[in-house]
Amino acid sequence: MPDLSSRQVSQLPPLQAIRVFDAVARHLSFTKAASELAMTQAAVSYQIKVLEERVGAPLFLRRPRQIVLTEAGQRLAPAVGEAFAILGQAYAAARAGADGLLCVTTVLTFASNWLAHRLGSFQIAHPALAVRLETSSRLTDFAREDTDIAIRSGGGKWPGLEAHKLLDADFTPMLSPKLAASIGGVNEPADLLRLPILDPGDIWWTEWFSAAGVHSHDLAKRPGSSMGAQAYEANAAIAGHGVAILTRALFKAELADGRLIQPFDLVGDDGHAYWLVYPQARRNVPKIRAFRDWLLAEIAC
Amino acid sequence: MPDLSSRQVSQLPPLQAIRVFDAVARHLSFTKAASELAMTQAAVSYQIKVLEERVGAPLFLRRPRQIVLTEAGQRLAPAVGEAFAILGQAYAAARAGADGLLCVTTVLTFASNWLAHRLGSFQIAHPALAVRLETSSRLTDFAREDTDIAIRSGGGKWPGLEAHKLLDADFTPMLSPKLAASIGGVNEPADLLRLPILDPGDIWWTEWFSAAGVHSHDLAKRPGSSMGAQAYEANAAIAGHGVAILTRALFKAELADGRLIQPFDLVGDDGHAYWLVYPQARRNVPKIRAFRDWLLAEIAC
DNA sequence: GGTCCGGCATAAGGCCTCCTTATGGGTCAT
DNA sequence: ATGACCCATAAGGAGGCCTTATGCCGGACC
Repeated sequence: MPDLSSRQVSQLPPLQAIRVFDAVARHLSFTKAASELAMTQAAVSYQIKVLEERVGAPLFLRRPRQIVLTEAGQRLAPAVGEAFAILGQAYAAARAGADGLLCVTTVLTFASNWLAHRLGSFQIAHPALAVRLETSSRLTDFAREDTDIAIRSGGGKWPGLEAHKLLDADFTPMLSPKLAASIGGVNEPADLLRLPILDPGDIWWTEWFSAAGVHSHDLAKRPGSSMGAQAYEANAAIAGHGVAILTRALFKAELADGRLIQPFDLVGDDGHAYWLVYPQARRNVPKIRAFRDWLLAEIAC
Repeated sequence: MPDLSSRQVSQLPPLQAIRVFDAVARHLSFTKAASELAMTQAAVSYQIKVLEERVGAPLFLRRPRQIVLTEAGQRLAPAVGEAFAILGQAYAAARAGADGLLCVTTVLTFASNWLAHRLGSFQIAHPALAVRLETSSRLTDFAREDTDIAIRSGGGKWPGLEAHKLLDADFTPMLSPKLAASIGGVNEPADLLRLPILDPGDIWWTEWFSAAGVHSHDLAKRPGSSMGAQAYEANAAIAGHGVAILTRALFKAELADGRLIQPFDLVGDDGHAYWLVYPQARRNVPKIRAFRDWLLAEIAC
């Protein structure tokens, strides 16, 4: 078993010299190698000299019309060629592979209520790109997780990250028509308090009731569970289990087909929004660019 | 069939960065890799950053206690490891191979009359060194021929070459005792002219006869062939075909056992000698050093 | 046989890569 | 809560490496 922990790398000669040697060995010409490597013949001559000194033996015989490999050169050339072939292939594969898989980490609600429906059109537009969608409630740290793009809610300012606003995280109560009918319709904000409030501890409720001019001191005392994601609360609301406070943009479909109703025009907005974010340094990576452009265009529709 | 004449080498990232990546991937630690590569942790960090920018994707995830490879890194690491393994092996082999084979080009006479007898003791002293002995009458050009060391005769001054004098190329007539007896013994230089002269055109004859005070104008007119090497002429002389003018040091054995006799003490010397030569730049190459030291020691005996 | 041409070697000089030192931030363990 | 470990970053400097310019050598072509 080879000792992987301490390869004798330090004994390798300058790698640039080896790269030059590879080109010269293939062309059997300093001048042609120089042109392939886009440098001068003098530089090639210099590098070969350096390598020959490190190897301790001439690698080429300088004949009038052309050069030929010495025995030492013949031993070295094939292996060097193979090593560079592997290297080039691996590098290309790494680039291509990195280009071919896009990892998106997103908050659950956005994924299920917005992205899921539309992702198909992105796949069609970019058939070479595979998308791995991951949901996480934590703020993704690009230095610690293998993620290209994240969608998160917040204020839009994160150091080192580029952020594009997708939609405002406004909020307004929603419920099923059936539940509303059960108390003869919801006509004014205070009516809501007669119904079960889903996640009553949510700060959004406090803000909305306060904006509506309704006292809601007792909200905090109510039993209830924070499900931590609008998607869950929305499902509960659709099932008629209570009133949820939700972002309109994410439930357009449910509002349109009547599974949910929005009883009041009053909409709260604490300045938060959903953002598309990625490391500033990677703003020009093709796959990131492609996803960003597509998503912003879709949002604009 | 791959296009060997123009590999896309230019697209490879800086090779130094790849070498660093290899070390980091094996250790999964910037600090440990730095210590293996004998550089600072900051330098490793820098090189990885460079490589990540070139690949277009992070290669490592920076976790609190350790780092781990990203998907892109996992794709790249094994191939890079393999490439460096090949490279290191080939380089070592080239060095070892170059160290293990010593190519000596020598004038024929020295090889057959001096070196051949003694080479065995060199092999015994250096069992790891294979010797390839080549004979050539031309002056070997180290830039054009795959030769480590040459033995040649001359004045001892060649630009760029280190030269050690082995023995003086003196010259004196020699012949078989039988041939001498055939004319009743060779008592004075002029007696030689009554015998066939091997290679009468040789300048050495002219010089020796002139030093001996004997006219030899007719020598040039004599038929005879220049065999071009003392070894051949010596064989002819031993066979009794004529008188040869030879270098004493090369025929000690023949003189000792009576196959040849040296009728006169008079020895010519035109300042030429046999020299051991090799490129100055390679004077410290182990195998060259070994051969030089051995040969000079043998000569001194 | 003289001159041109192709190809490699060498010298001098400058840029730019890459490494070092120094410092900071973040996490885990004591 | 503090120390230890590890990686990131900034600033600065040395040297590797490339370029331009020139020389040398051998072959080819009149």
